[in-house]
Amino acid sequence: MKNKITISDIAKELGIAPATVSRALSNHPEISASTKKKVKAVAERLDYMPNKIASSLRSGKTKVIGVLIPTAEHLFFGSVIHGISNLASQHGYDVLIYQSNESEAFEKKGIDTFIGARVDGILVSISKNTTNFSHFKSVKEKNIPIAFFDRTNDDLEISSVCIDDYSGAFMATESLIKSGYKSIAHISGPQHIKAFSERIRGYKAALEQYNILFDANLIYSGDISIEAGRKGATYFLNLENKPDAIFAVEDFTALGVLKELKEREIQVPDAFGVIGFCNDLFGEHITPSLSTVDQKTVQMGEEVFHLIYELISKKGEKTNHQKRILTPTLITRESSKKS
Amino acid sequence: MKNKITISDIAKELGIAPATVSRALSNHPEISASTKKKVKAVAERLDYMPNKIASSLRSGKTKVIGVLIPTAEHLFFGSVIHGISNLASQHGYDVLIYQSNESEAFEKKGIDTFIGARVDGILVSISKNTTNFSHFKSVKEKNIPIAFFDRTNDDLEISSVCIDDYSGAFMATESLIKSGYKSIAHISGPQHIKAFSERIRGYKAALEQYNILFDANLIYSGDISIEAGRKGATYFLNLENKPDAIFAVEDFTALGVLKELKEREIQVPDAFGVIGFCNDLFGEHITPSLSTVDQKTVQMGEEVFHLIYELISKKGEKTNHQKRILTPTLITRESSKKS
DNA sequence: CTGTTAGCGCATTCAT
DNA sequence: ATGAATGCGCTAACAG
Repeated sequence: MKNKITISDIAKELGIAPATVSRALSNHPEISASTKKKVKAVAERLDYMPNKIASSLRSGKTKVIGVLIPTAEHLFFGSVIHGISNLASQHGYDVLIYQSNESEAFEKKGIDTFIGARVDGILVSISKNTTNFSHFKSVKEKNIPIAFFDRTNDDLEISSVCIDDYSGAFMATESLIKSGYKSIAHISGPQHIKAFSERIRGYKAALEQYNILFDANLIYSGDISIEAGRKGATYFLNLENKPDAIFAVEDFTALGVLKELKEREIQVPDAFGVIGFCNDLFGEHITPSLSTVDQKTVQMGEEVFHLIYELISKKGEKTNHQKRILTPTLITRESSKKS
Repeated sequence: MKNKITISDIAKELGIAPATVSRALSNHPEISASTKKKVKAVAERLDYMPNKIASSLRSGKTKVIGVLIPTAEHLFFGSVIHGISNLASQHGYDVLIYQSNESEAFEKKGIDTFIGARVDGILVSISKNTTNFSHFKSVKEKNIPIAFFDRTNDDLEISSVCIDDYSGAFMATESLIKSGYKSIAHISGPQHIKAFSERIRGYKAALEQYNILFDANLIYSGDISIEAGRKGATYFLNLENKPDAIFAVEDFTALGVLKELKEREIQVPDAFGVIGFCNDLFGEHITPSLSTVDQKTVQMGEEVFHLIYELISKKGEKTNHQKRILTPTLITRESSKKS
């Protein structure tokens, strides 16, 4: 049978007012220790479960944050949610999940769901295919706290957490240079995604810092797929001036590179260096193991929860949006260790 | 500014009763088409967003299901959630996520959170360390629909979806036999987890079916870690009667086996066969690629949503609990393909 | 320190 | 076909 014990049941049982029970339960300072004790005892005995719905309706706060992700089927987002969710629990917040499946229409639906559920705050990693951002603007206009993580948009003036792709790419490229590779190529991703254009920037900056002339032939435009890696590697190896190392925009791309090199019996890392980006799980276990750049997923989740938590607390006050940028970590494994 | 439009705002605007607006909005059959049209037009114009909290409080239904997982930081659970969440959206349900982090105490907290939130149903994958199951019993007693997935418990008489570990293990072992390996060993996981004991059962059954004598020396008790795989392999290779193939309880265990074999320069698959269980992402990309058994994660999520959906619909009626068992799929890759 | 009163926004009886 | 009244369970303002 469903638990139907309410605050007034407890009140009747003790011959006091429901309001007193409410206050006792929430440790209101003006309630005597003795009544608190009595109330809590009865609550315990009757197995009272506070009705959060009623409380939310009355107080206007749900203690729920909505998290909108492209898909739960990527470990990346799972890790971020791990970070968000653990911190949320600690602070008494529940986490509502919605997947956009990379569709703008579903993304809008997700936002509507969150608004309908009257969540206290919204966390979003923008869908790849979103081109119209009005749904985010309207969240902002409704004065609902919102923050982006990983997939952000600078035009909207919404707070965000992401990693420093520029410096990650810089580190990756630099590590290749320092390992002794002489000519470093880059397989890039779709440039309308900021993370990827930043990685090209970082790549170029590292070359410049070490006085290596940038060569446009050493950039191959691909995407984050194994196939792009294979094609990129093939392209570079047919060049007159072949590079001897590749910084790939993403681990799967790097994986494609490794596969292609293996088929051509080019020795990694001695004859050719490879580094990826993402620190996907498999990189540690392939042969040769893949050097890469770690994206601090769990920390990103924690950071973005802190952000929304602040936004919720300071609601009403005018605050400028802020960008938090996490510094990625270089992970050097076999694929870039020239002996 | 926050959206404060309510049904009475719409009612005033049109000079009708709030109740009529409520009915019009929910397409009540006794409302004239013309009023419905007018009401919806005004709702649209004012950007009315129904308050789900108020609706829930009134109706006693939240259209939320709580999903309790050990951790979001494993792709396995992410995939299941993917399946659950997509179907939930389709059916108008929201998904609340809680992580137990494999702790019984957090698991209890999660259940309390869900009860407090008055979710319409609860989906759980039990924590590894849970030994006392009273919190699940009390959910059942409160008549809140609940179902387990993957990590289930048969004693509680709660509906569940999991895969057929027995037949998965059978298939894995059988494929090794059919590939021509003569002596097949098994690295097992903690036996108090049913999935793992079932896998031993499937292993033994396959041996029996092919008239291979079971040898207790060919079972190594480990866990699902790379280290267990290495230790298991080491143990087997020191045996007088060495096996020539290993069925590992999990992909990471199998990975450990592969690493150990590689160090000892034992050729896989020609001199030694290996198969895992789980179909983790990395298996496809290591060398040699890992044969394994796929667990149908997304389908599991969909299936368990269907289960809870039924349970919610038939609430009140007495129904027996049911177990749905998904058939896993054998994935044959290089590590078990003897030429 | 505690009780009284009121109402959050909606859905549902019972009228008409 | 629509309106009026009621209350889901809780919290907050105001009394006292």
